[in-house]
Order: sequence, then C-alpha cells, then structure tokens
Amino acid sequence: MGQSGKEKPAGQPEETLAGIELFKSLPPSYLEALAERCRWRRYAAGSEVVSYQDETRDVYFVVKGEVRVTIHSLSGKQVTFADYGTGEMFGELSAIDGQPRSASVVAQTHSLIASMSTKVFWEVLRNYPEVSASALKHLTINLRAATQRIFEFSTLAVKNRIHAELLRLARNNMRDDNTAVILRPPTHQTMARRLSASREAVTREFNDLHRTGLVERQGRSLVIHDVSRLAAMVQRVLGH
Amino acid sequence: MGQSGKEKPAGQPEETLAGIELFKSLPPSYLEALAERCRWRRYAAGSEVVSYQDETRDVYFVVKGEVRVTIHSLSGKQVTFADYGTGEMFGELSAIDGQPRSASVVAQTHSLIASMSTKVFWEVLRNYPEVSASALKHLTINLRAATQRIFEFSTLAVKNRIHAELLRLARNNMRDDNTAVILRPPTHQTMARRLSASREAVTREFNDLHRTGLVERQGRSLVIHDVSRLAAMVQRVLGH
DNA sequence: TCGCAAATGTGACCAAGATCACATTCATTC
DNA sequence: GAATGAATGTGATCTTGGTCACATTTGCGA
Repeated sequence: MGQSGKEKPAGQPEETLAGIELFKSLPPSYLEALAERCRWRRYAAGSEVVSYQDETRDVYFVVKGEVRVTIHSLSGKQVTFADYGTGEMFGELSAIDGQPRSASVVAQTHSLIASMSTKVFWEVLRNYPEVSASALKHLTINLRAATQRIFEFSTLAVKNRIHAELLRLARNNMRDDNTAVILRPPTHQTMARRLSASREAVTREFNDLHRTGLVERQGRSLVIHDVSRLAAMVQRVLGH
Repeated sequence: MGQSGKEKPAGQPEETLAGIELFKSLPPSYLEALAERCRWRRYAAGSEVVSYQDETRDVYFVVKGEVRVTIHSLSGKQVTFADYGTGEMFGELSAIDGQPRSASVVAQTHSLIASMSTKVFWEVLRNYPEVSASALKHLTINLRAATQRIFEFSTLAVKNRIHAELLRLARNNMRDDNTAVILRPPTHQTMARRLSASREAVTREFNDLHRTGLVERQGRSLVIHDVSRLAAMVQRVLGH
C-alpha cells in the first residue's frame, strides 16, 4: 500500500478520475468528460465531507488522500466503519436508495475529492454495465466486511477481536512468508474504535502479545514476527 | 405482512419468478424463459439451503416460504443476520464476488426456492439495467441494516437494543396511529440471536416493558400500546 | 535539545449482562 | 383433556471488560 507521489504545483493539477477503481473500465475520453461534470474540492485533514443524516445524495471519489467513515453516539463514543483511500468511492448508499447519510465522513489527510450528482451517477451505471458490476462488487465487499464484524462482535471476546484485526493488518502488510511490517500502525485508540473496545483493552492485549514475542514495535512501525501463529490463534476461536 | 393464498394442488404448481422483487421490471415472457433455466427445489422446514463457506456460487430466490440467514460459532452460539420471505433473493454475494458463502441459510418453513447459476445471473444483470439497479438497492438496504446494527451493538446497552428491535417490529405491524399488533412475534430466543443478547435478558426486559404497560401479550400475539413512547425511548439513546 | 502534546502503560474498581439452574406456563398433538 | 415439549420467568453467581485516575514514554516542532 505504498503511497508515493510528489506534489505538483500546477495550476489545475491532477483533477482526473483515471485512478478511480469504479471507472477502470471506462475509456479515457469519457472519463475526462465525466470529470468535468464533477465538483472538485480539497479538504483539510479533519474536515467533514459528509455529515450523518444530512440530505445530500451525491457520490464521492477519493482522488487523493484518505477519509474515515464514522458515527458518534450521543454519549460521545465514536464508532469507525471504514477508511477509504485513493481510488475509492463513498457516499453511494444515499445515491442508490435516496435515504439520508448513514454515517459521517471526515478527511484524515489533506484530500482531493470529486463529487458527482445522483443523476450523473445513475447515468453512468445505466450506460456502462461494467461500472454497474464494479459497484455491485464494491457493495458486496463492504457487506461481507460488515457481516464478519457483526459475527466477531457477537461471538468473540475483546482479545480475540484484537487478534483478528491484527491479522487483517498483517495480511495487508506481509514482508515475507511469515512476517508482517506495518509502517504506520493505527493508534490503540483508532483500533479500539474499529473494534468497539476500550483503548486500555487494546494496550493491554498488545503488551501481552509483545511478551509472548509475537509482535514488536520498531520505531514507529509494528512488526508481527509469526503471522501463521497469529492466524492459528484466530482460527481456533473463529473455526474457519 | 399478511400471507394469504391457498395451496393449489396442481401438478406443476407455481414455479414462476413473477413474484420476485429483483425481476419486477422484466417482461413475463422473459421471466418464463428464465424460470426454465433455474433449478427448482422444495425444502422442508429446518433443512439447510446454503452452508457456511461452501463453494457453490448460485443465487437463490424465495418463491414461497421463509429462510433465515445465520452463522453459528464454534462455541455453539448462533448469530442471525436476516430473514428472507417470498419474493426475496439471497446468496448473491458469492455470485458477485466469487468468494465462499458468508453464512448459512436454513428454511424456516416449507419453502419453494429457485436457484440460478452465476452465469445466468450475470447475463440478466448485464442485459437489464433495471435489474442491476434493483440489485444495487437490495445490497444497499442490507448494508445499511448491517451498519445500523454495528452501531447499535457498539453504543447501546442490551435493553436499548431490545427497544430498538421492538420498534422495528412495531413499525412493520401498525394497527393504527399509535398501536402495533405483532401476530406471530418471534420467540425471545430468536430475538436474542438477532440482538446478540441472552434469552433471559430479552425475557426480563419484556417483562419490565409489560409492567410499565407498554406491551402486552394477547394470546399468541403481541400488542404495543404506545409506539410513539417507544420511539421516544429509542430516540433518546440513539439521538436521531 | 528542550518542551509539550499525544500516545501508551497500569492498577483498582465496578457494573452490565452472561451463565446456570430450576420453576412455571403455554400450546399442540394424540 | 391429558400429556409433553417448547417457551417463558426468575434468582444467584461470576466474569469480562469498561471506566477512572494517574504515571510514563514518545515523537515532533520550535
């Protein structure tokens, strides 16, 4: 997941939909036309792109940067659903079913985001079955993730959920066969919000895992020394 | 959602896709052709239609009856995700992304179910944008429900989740402005599995609600006397 | 390299709710 | 209408993990 690239200080810089996963089947010429029908906007880190239950229905594309999808409860607790990075789409639920926003979206880094009206979005879906197929896959992946999360909530103790999450992180950051290196690991607080656990619980379990030699902090990165052992631990409780 | 209709003892009875929500935009002639490309099968109550993690990729349509989507954990606990009744589709995730089944599906009543190969399914999606749109909506609704559920798990106490679930039940079974009658209410055990709570917790909370006069059992049906009060209780903790 | 804010570490306490173990009531079938 | 299995009701424990309250460490910016 390397994020390379230098800032180009050009006047109208990289306002292109070429990197958007959903549209990868579209011809460049059409992509350009589409880009002109989008609204383009930059968001500072920490600024809100979409707010929970608002009445807009646009679809958004992360052209550059990263956003986080969360809901915060009345009591102030914050639940994180997903992070979307360069090339990904969000906000499509409201465009598809016409209902208010199911969550808020906040830019995590300075981000360049294109938004498209429901009308244009449906026009593309209708005219390009490949895009439709891609949208179906996107929703499917999200739904599977949500299902898995509900299952883990319902059946696993906090420590086991932490293992499962750590395993997912590891699998996306393998260095070799059995070792993973996570360059900028999420903070304990961030993981806790994903897992619906307390920050302290995450800290404690990380330390336990450190004591057994499974994980280690090296500077700002996190090394998982024995991914298959971690996988076995998860497998034992999940039973896959 | 009243389920009327008498059994027709005809030889080749009601093997038609006419009632399937996903296909409501298709012309009857094509529907007939499609029906012939499906595999038709009846399932007894309690029999498994799809099993967790198996390698089939077909899509299923409930032509008559009702099925329940669940996963059971190693420790024997059972988590229910959804119920699908007449006209609804399930099993589409594996057809769309090619991955193994994310859950098991068991017939709750004697059911007539049509299944369609991935190939045919995609053929329909590709050729009929209306069907594609309908599939997108179906996934969207499911994803919203899952998101909501994760949020409730993460932020609400068991009793509040029970209130929220009861409110959903009520809203689908309104008798008049402020009263709901649920004819065949789910058992406490069933609700508990949906909410990931214990059966006893559901029983206790129902009794508390009964004492305050909010709900009442009348024979086999459940009456909710003051839906707006229930709504207010939910609103207070959810903050919508 | 100093200083400060964010992140992490850790003990003590507490409460929600799961689990266990039965009693009781219901509703369906013979 | 008696029987019987399923559903419901209820108290007594016990455990997980949240919360609180700090101490300590880290990383980064001036």
